[in-house]
Amino acid sequence: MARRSQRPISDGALRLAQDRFIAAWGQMGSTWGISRTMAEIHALLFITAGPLNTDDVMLRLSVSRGNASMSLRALVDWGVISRIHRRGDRKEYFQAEEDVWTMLRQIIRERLRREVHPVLALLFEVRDLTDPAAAAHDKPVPLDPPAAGEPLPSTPEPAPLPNLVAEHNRRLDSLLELIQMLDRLGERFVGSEGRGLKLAATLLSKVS
Amino acid sequence: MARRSQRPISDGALRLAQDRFIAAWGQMGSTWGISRTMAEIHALLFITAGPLNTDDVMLRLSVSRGNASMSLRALVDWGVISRIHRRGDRKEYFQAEEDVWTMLRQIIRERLRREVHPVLALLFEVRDLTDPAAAAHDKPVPLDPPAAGEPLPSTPEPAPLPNLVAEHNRRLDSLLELIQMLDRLGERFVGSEGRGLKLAATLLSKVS
DNA sequence: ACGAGATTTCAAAAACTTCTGAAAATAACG
DNA sequence: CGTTATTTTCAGAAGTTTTTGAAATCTCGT
Repeated sequence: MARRSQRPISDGALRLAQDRFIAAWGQMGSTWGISRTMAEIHALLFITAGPLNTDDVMLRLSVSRGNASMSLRALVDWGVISRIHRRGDRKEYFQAEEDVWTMLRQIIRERLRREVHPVLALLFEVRDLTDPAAAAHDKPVPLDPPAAGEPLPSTPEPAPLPNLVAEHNRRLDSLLELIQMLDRLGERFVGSEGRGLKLAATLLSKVS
Repeated sequence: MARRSQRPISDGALRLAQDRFIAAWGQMGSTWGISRTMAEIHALLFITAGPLNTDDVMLRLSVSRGNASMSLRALVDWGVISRIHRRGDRKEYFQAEEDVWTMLRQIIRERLRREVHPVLALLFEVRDLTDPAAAAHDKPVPLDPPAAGEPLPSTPEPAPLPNLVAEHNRRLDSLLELIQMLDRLGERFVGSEGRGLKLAATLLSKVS
């Protein structure tokens, strides 16, 4: 009846550790905008040594075939797991990238591509809407409006529009610059083959 | 009747630019795990010069009072906007942090605190479950378990489990180290008063 | 201490996301 | 080819998050 408590670290303990890890990773995933199941599958593949097939995943995590199939495909698209074919076996197997630096680089690469770049493009468009320089039609707007002593308004939009547009542009530009900076930083990290990231770590320790 | 097309960049254009900005920021927010409305309110406050009150926000973004109230409070909790009291006015006004570096620092600080640290704690717990050194109870486990010939199940685990636990620990440790590294990086960035981030930007340009 | 105005709370509704399961498509083998 | 194993797709179900609005609570000024 009783479980053998003799074995150093029992299979049960390993199983438990895996399950807890999977749960933790799944939770983290969901707070960062990734579906829980997808993160859990990734966790399972990462923490497990051998490659697993769709049925293994379904069984282990109790998810439907459809869900497993779509999540696995999405993970492949993100480049954090890969398909493996075994001869004499019609099933497909999956295996996680096991180098965590490569994994991180891949995640950053994809987030830049899918999320940051589109937003940057939008923000540039927005910038153009009020860009004085681009005001080819209408009339070119002087960057600096005349005298700058402003009577502080009462409620929200108080003054007779002293220079709302200039203020808008200033704020937008500062945000654009920040995001572009982060983008360049990311691209650099992502670009440099292999070493790139460890380099960042090194830098980190340097900046006392 | 017709709108004056003479003014350089019309109020309408400003309004449009604001709306587009708000939409873009709202979208970005939702892909990063922040509710759309919350991100939109932040965008509105950021892009608008003066402080706004709850009714301004409700009106401008067409959201309910309850939603506006909760989202504003959440933004205050995140430390990216602040409450403003005006004498002789019973309403509360809100204003966004306008320095984007400070804003970024604040966001990183909170994400570390709310999301990274809890996961790190969980991962450490998981690590302990299979830590040979920590096996005080039971029996100290030799890093390499004796002869471990186990009848292999059917599919996934092919080899005779030479050292599943050691492999598990290796993977878990590499992930833990990565996350801790990022955590330290974040803390450092967040900690250094003001300059911290620009410094990072400088570093960035240095790393050719 | 009252009352008017402002804010917060929270249960229920709406909107959105994820998951399922069976049917359709695909690929492998003989 | 036809048969069979496997994967993909997708409409609807289930689950989760977000939003609403009205009631409760709070805050001041008098």
